[in-house]
Amino acid sequence: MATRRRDSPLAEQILETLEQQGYRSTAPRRLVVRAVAGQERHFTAEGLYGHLPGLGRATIYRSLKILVETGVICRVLLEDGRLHYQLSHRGHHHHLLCVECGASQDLLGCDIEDVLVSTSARHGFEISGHWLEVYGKCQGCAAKETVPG
Amino acid sequence: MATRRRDSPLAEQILETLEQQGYRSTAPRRLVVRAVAGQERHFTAEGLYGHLPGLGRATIYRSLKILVETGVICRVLLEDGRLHYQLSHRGHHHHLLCVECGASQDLLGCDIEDVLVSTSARHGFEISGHWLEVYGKCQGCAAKETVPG
DNA sequence: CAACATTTGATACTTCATATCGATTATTGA
DNA sequence: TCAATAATCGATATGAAGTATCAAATGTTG
Repeated sequence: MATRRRDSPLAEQILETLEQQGYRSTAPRRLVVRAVAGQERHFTAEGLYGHLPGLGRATIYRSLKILVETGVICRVLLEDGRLHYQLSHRGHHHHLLCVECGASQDLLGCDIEDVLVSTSARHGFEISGHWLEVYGKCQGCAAKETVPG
Repeated sequence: MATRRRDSPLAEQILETLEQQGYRSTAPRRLVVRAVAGQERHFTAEGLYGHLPGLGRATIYRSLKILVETGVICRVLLEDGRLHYQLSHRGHHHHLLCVECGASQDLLGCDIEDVLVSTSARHGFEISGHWLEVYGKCQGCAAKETVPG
């Protein structure tokens, strides 16, 4: 079979990661990975389920759980409290979520951690983790609002 | 009925707030408010439901929704993704959540907002809101870990 | 106290997610 | 190549969390 070229480089890379972690490369799993690798914004398990007929609901959820554990995707909290998923890029980072189009960027060059650690220390608090989501409008959507019609 | 003194000062204050907002003071609502006012840490709707026999599930959820809308309580995101409620203190603030005992403090003297706004502006992003939770150990629990037995 | 709008709660339903378990599939070694 | 075996799948049942419905009960007002 040599180097199969049906998957995107990203999908290939994810599948390799899974195999390295001891997960078998099964047909359903490849379908999920392919679908996930093609997601440009955040998505839901149910959404994937709807777009992958033939796959069982449990399989979708199990695959997503594996992908979260291996760090391939991460959960994002929407402003209304719902949890979605999205591809994760770097290790620990935060998201700028556009409430208009659902696009998300990583928040870079942000030394939140330092601020948190020092401030919390003053409260006698020993930080082990944190969760930060930022909501607003991306450049494109903000422009659309300013120049309507 | 003059000044009834069965409720805690906090409960009284919350009930007044609700009345000012045009909500009727009903027996079920008073029960919920009393229970909420007595919560020292974060809690769930289902938990309240279990502790308030005689009240319908819908009533609990409706009351909590009202309390969130009026700013009496706020939602907190736990590390595992579950949403709980807790009494809110100041206006907008963030929580230091102890993962051991569930206690929470407000994160004060923290100028996260400024950092976020300026960093996001560099991404061409227009912030409208954010959500930050910080997890770790409070002073008490950290001490217990250090000096076991 | 009568009229009326709000509120309640039993119930059904929705959504999201997990548990069960026999059938299927990938992998391994002979 | 093929059987053994362990992982995985998926139909289904179940569970958790929250909402919708609507007749009955309750509070408020004049």
